Amino acid sequence: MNHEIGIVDVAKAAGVSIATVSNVINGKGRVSGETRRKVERIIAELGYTPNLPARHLKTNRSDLIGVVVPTMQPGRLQDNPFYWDLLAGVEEGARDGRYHVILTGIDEERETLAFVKERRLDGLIVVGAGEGSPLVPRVAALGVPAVFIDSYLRSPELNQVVLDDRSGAHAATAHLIGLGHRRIALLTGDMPPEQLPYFGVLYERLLGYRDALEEAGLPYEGDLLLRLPTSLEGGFEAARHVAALPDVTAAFAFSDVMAMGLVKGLREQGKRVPHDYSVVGFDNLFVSEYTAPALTTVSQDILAKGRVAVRMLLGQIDGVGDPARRIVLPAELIVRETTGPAGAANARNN
Amino acid sequence: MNHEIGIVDVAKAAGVSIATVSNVINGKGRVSGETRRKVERIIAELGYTPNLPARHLKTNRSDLIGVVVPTMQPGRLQDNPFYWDLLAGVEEGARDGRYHVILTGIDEERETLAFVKERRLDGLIVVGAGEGSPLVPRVAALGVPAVFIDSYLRSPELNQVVLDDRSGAHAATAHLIGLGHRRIALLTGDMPPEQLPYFGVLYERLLGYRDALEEAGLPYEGDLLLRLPTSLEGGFEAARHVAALPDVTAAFAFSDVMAMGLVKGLREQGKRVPHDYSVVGFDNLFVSEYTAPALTTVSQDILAKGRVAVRMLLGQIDGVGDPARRIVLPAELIVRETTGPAGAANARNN
DNA sequence: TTGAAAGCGATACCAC
DNA sequence: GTGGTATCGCTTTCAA
Repeated sequence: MNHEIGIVDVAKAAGVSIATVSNVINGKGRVSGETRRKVERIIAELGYTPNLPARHLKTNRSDLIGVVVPTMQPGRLQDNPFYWDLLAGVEEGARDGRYHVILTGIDEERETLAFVKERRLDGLIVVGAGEGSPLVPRVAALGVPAVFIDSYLRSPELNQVVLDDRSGAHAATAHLIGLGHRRIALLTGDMPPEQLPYFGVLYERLLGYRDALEEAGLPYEGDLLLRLPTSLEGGFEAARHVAALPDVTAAFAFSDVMAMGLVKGLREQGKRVPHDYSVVGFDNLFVSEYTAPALTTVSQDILAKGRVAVRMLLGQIDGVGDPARRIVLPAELIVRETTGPAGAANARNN
Repeated sequence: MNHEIGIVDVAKAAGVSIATVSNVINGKGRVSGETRRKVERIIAELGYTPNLPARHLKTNRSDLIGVVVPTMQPGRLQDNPFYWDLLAGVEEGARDGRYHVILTGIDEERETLAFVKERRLDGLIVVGAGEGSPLVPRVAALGVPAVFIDSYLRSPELNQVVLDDRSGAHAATAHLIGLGHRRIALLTGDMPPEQLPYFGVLYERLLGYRDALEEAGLPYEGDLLLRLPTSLEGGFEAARHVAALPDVTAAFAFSDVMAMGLVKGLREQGKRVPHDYSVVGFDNLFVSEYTAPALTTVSQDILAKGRVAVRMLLGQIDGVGDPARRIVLPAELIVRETTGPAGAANARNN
């Protein structure tokens, strides 16, 4: 029956009151150097570790931040290799701030987020909830510090971390145009086009694409938008459609997984990349450099996204009112091997 | 100053004692159906949510399970796309059991795991700590339910979930031998060979490789082991060495990332896959099917690994003493396009 | 600079 | 079946 040693045991052993021990632990109040040292020694000797639930009951905090990722099939965390890096960035930053990270996949529609209040979470990082998501008002209603990643929410009150998707897409498109491509298919994912505005990330990329077209005096043609799932399979499937589109010599996919599927699909159709078709992706997944041919893509530093988001969140928790409510991270075009001049292929495709 | 509504408020509103409310909430004690309904109604009306830290203080639990992933550089979660699926499986299972998942990257050497006691974690899932890891005794010393994933620890006391690595490697090697390959290079990662036994996963795979060799009456040659980092770059780098090894016509990499790097490196050397060299990977990453050529590899269901691990852990937490201390998941060889007959190339390589 | 004591919001024992 | 109350381990006034 050797009970866990608590603050009282430390106090007893040190011959001081528990209040003093508490002060030492928290570095608060006035404690003489001598008392402090003695208490610290006893703590080390006894191997005392604080009981956090008790502390949290008293302080009404939890030293916990939640990372919320919407699930696809109810119950299944979204299937995106991308998120691991994000999480790694968050976790790293949280740990530096003596916080821990709690990960939850939630059903965007149904979830009430009750656990946030129940567990007294100190803050929330919400990944990929668009403007239309019911999650957004619910999170706001909680009154808990929160940061949204990749959300493009209109409310200026909300803290957000996003990528400069528009510039990234612009660069990608301009690159293709510069190579002589005139009709560029777009793989946006399987969002209905009219809902695109609610998924800011995709919409911004669409805008970037249009920007570049416009700059070059090229028309924006709605029928170049291919609506297929954001997955390897979706991209693969898209190849058929791309090949059927007259005069199209290039495609821009809003994710690397789609781009990779597309390249594979195109090859399966007897088309060569980049000879017959140029392909650009988005994300710069760790594998994108190692596909054959290596994928030209728009790079984003996902780890940094996670780091920035926690930093922002912790700032808000500690009441350091950060005026910058929305942080935009840079996107960079990385030209590799899936893009080339439109020349040769053009002649044949026409 | 509208304070959070607590159990007392519910009790007051329902005209019962807090003890009764507590009983209703926890489904314990004897409560009449009528009282129960009334209390439940009041709870719903008031929107009462329990204060978990308080409950946890009292119960000395936390409804939290920790997932521990050793980091490479101290502070950085290991860089493996693989882990997201694992985590997704764990999270899903935990949620079903009303638990939450807390994720921590730790420095294997230094970390004391103090947070486990401090937060009163109910259980721990430790990923990839080998037999030699200081983590293992530390976790055992905590006296907290724990499950080790991919660890191959000798102690029969410890709960483990592993893949049938040996069979998987055997199948891969036998496949190559069946195709006529006689000298098969091995990309094990950058572990010193003498330490391999301490990293069970790799060691088991090595054993599987030897099994297959032996069955075929082929010699095991130590100089076919290439020691390079488990990464795309490592695999790429390995290509030079593989190409320099006389009579080698195939390589087996202990991870898909290495295999992918290797294929790329080989091609860069002017070698064709599978014409000049056959390559087999391990893991069946989601991209492996979409590389060109598609990677022949040993497949494991990582999501299932996570699911199985939590199930095992929760069983242990709830005291349902599961007799199976070690669960072995099946591995399956998936033959795709990076492997082919040794014939033609053999002639030239000699 | 230190200590006594009042909670924080639950759970659970024991009496009724 | 129901209710009073001690208790969990800590933080935090307020006095000394």
